[in-house]
Amino acid sequence: MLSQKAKYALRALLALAERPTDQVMLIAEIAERDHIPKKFLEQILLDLKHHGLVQSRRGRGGGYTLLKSADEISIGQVVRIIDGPMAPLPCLSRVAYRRCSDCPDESRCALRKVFAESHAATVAVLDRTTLADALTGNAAEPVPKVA
Amino acid sequence: MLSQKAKYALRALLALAERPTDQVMLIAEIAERDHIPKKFLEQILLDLKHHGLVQSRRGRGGGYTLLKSADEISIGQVVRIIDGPMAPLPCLSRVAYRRCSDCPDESRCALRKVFAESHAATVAVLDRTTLADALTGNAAEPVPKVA
DNA sequence: GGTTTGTCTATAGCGCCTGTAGACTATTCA
DNA sequence: TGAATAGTCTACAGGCGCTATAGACAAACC
Repeated sequence: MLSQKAKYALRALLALAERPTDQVMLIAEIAERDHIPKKFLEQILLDLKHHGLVQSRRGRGGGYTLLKSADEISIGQVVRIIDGPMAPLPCLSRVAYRRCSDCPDESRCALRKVFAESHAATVAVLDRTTLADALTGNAAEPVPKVA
Repeated sequence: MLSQKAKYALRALLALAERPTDQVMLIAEIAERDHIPKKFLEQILLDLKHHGLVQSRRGRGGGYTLLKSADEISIGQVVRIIDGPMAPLPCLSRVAYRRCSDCPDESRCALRKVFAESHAATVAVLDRTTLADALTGNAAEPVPKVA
């Protein structure tokens, strides 16, 4: 299940993506528009900033804008930043790989094979769909089986 | 992320699926074989029994067996029993549908569309792959886009 | 009737998610 | 220069769910 935090992050980014790049949005403005607790949203945006997705300016006339364009930010990327790895099993994550403590032979693990398949299907969609796609309603199609 | 509990449940069911149907397995036996805390496994098997996937007998010579055959039990079914709905958003679950509290128009929600797509891809694999498939290493392929 | 084996309920420890608080810093403008 | 604006950063609290563990109980068998 997608966390509330990730949902907020995506909504906030979509809000920014709807604006011309040179036009800033206030935290308070996004919070009100999308019904997100303001202090919580602060943390989220800061996190997204630290990962290079948005930029900000302080003081009067300050606010947030996208740093990358809406078609360069994938949904999957955002989810991973906020919620961490999407893999259903730790042994299926590339960035946060961990062996399953009790799995004697990973290459023959029945569960691993099944979930690798389903995970690949999910990732195919989320990593190929961008904020821009989401706004126009064009979700990526699941990619056909690789091998 | 798949819960530890669901992992245990699947492993236990796979263990049972490897046995001839008339041959029972003790909780203790499964627990030891798959390194699952015994008391925890008791609860899990009981849960699976209440959902009609396994049956049990008490006393000497007792133990657990599958109630349905291994090709009639899908991975998705087990995950839902143990972990609840797999939908990434409450508004995408059929059995446990809930409106997103702050979503003004579900039919036009950009997030819903994207995650509906990815969720469909996941479900396609997990609901079509059975215990029997998992044992033989034949995971289902992601189903092509419906519409 | 004792042993084996599953059944059921309660509860504890712990970490994560969600959200709040408050002090601080940078920027602008008068 | 100083006040107002707006983001930055750290800490923490409440609550819930996950992962077990404990122990009393019930059924089946010998």
